Amino acid sequence: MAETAFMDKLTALCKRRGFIYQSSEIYGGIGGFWDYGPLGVELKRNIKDLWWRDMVTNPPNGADGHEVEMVGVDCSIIMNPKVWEASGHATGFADPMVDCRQCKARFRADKIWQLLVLQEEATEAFFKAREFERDNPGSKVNTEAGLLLAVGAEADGAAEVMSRAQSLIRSEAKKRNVAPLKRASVTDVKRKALFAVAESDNDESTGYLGVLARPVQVALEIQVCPNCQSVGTLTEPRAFNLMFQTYVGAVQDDSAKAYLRPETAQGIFVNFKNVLDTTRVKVPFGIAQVGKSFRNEINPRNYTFRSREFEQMEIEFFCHAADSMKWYEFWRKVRFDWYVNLGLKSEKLRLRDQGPEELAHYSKACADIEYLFPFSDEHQELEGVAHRGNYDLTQHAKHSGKDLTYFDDEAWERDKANFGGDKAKEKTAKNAEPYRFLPTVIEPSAGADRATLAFLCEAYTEDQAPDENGVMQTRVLMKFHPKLAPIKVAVFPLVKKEGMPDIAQAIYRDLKQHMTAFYDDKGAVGRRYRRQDEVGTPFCITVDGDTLKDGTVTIRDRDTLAQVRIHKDAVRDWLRERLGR
RNA sequence: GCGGGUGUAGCUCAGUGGUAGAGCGUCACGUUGCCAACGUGAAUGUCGUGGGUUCAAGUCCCAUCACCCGCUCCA
Repeated sequence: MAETAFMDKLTALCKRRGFIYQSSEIYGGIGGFWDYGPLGVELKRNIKDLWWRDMVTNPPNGADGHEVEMVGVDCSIIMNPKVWEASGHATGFADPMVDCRQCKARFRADKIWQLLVLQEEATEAFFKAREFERDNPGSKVNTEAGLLLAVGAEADGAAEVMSRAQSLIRSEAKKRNVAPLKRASVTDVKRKALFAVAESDNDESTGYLGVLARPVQVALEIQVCPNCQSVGTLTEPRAFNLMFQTYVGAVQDDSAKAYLRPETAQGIFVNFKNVLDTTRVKVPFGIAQVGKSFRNEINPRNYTFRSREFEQMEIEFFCHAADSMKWYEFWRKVRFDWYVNLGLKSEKLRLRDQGPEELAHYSKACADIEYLFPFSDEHQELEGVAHRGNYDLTQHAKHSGKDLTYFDDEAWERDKANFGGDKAKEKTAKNAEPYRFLPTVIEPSAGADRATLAFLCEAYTEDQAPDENGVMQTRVLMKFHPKLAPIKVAVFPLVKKEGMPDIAQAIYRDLKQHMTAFYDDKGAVGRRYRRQDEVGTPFCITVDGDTLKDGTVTIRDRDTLAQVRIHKDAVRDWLRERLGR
């Protein structure tokens, strides 16, 4: 793919200029973890800071035309493990899962075995094997011979099931135009399957995963979806939890097990009541959080795009169900525009509404903000804006036993006269909609590292610029939006004499109090410009002979190479105007 | 997770079983008069890691780790 060369050049630049390093590099690295270098940390922090400023400190006016009320939290990464039971992360994905590509059904891999066409027979054989063990004390049915012996008695019934499975597989394979199964006969498969079941039951040394792995493997070899009966459409099982496990306290037993959070959102939900009780916010309002999350990705890849440790920028926006679609539309647009305004070109950036089949059962709508990265032919998710209903608060209310409902004082004060002073009626009405309710949540959840990578990809540019002889040369530059640029301004003396360095340094010392600034007096000025181009510094200020006479300096634009000349005392305001601060 | 590929200086890469290399970059000094390739000089490597074969391994073999590509996957 031609774009591989692009990523190679970008990753080389990121390393060379200190944007991104591989984690633990001198020890050979570690898969799925990355470090930000001196320039990378500035870039990423600019992204996070701007997000916070634009979404929390000073968000745009809301769907109702009023100012949007936003507050922040910063929650611990390790939480009570019950949080993950409530959220579904611990239970839903602790088991190996298998998906059908055809009908999108998902099965627990250990259950799929029971659902398959050979179900009855296998179960039967399994119990036969158990009986055999019981009737023959001291023996273990953990050999193929022993199992076949156990199955032997049921040979007649087995033949029927087998031929049914065989013909089903053949016809499905033909219908879907997929390659027929490679094995000689289903008998073989069946034998292996039965063996695997017995073995997994007897062998505890392989543990939970080992026990499941074999029957699952066999089930996959048979390749019939229990739901839609398609052949060859099942994925391999994802046979482990994506949660990072750890232990709290020095004793590492099961009671001390805990997890590094796989998302920052749950910290917000868990603190929903705290924020309500302590900050005078009123629905609708949002809680924001920026922080690290951890997922044991099966296959981290594509540079920093899918890392095992990553940073999220999440908002949970709480509103009344009746207004929720308005707010959903609001955030969907606000978040998309945010990327555009910071320089992601709209032809590579896409706002994609998820189809009904993609939505979680509790979700009314979800839109992904996706970017066409150079390493992929398809758009990849930067951020998801999800309408989550009141699922999360419901779950936490249920699991914690705490009341997480919201009471709308204003609406009640407005309406309570309608109940004519009937205390019983009032009491009933107060504790129901629309006065007391579990807020609906709109969740814009962005990946800080993914955004950083997208801005890096977008910024990388090669163009032609003249050298000192007027010959065009390839120039590499990072066209960061000035607000994102790691270094805002570089200050140079044109040459290192006649007092130019002193003036330049004075300018530099003034500027660095207000923005990231860089001073350089080494080598030809053209070379210094190019060095700044490569790290995306939008403006370079040069002190020259005229400065000595009239106090003016040149400001050179990274993208156009154009220069303007202004008085050195006006430089700071000139820059701040263009940096939006 | 499977298959294929790569791993040598900060970056890009040469390197036939026999002394560790180039270009760019970096640093120092000189030069400098607005867009990288002027001069002189300098630093830089357990050749990804660990074993093995060999008199001798960057080179051959095995294992392992990381990255890239394809499939797979991505709440």
